[in-house]
Amino acid sequence: MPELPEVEHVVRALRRAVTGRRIVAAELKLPRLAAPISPLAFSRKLRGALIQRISRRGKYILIELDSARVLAVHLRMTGKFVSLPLEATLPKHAHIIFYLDDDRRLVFCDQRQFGRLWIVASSDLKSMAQLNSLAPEPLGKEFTFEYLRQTLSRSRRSIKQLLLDQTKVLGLGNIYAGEALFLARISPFTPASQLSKKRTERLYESIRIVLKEAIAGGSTLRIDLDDDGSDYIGTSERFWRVYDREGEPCPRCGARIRRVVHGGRSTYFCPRCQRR
DNA sequence: ACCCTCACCTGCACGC
DNA sequence: TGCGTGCAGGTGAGGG
Repeated sequence: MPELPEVEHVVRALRRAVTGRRIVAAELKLPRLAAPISPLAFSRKLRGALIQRISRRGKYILIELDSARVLAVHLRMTGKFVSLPLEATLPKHAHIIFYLDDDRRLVFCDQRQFGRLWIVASSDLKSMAQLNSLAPEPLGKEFTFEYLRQTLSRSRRSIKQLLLDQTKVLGLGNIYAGEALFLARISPFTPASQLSKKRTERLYESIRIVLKEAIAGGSTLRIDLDDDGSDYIGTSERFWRVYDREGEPCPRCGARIRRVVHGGRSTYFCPRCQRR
């Protein structure tokens, strides 16, 4: 599921679902997800805490508690939050359960078990290794054209691989990296340092457009309410221009979209529009 | 400092 | 039906 726009949707939905709630108890059923902290310490640190504020840094979700702690969550590939009434049966792959003071449970589900959680003292959040190495927020003031130009000029990797590096450009994953390159009419295989100023400008705009579009577009289908009152938080479907469209006509020129494996990931592109 | 490969997991779609 | 293969929107450890 999650690249930056999806994480943003999860954050907004979580805010509405659990801000102001108190965690009555927390149960870590799959210890690996919060390692090295033990299930006992996990529940001890969270029990009684009030959820004050929910934000995001890149693809990390930050749940600020009144206990001067932050619960940081990365969904990785398949992590999901579900909010459900006490009596509802747990969904599949329910690995962490937060019992809230409104008689609901917030459940962290994760089919592939790649998701990770950390409990950090608020004062240590900035020094948390995973967070402090991240590039600037792509929709924030610090992510300037000059920043992108400088960053690209220093890399010998392909532009596609660079876009996936969260310490260089933040928020894109395999889908949006491909979509941004399509929009900018840049071949994914171009060495980052060889992009012209003009192409870098197009890429800069495309990154922001693709992310903004996805954040705006998904917002209407954000929550699926199940019969039993379960909220699948942040779920949405979206339209891709090239992703998962191998063999289909390019929306711009009609040529067949191609798929190749590059850097170990599927890479979709239009061989006519996206030439080197 | 950089960049590559692999490992971490389950489940699904596909071909035989 | 079953089995083997490849693939899935992400990262991080370990090595060159």
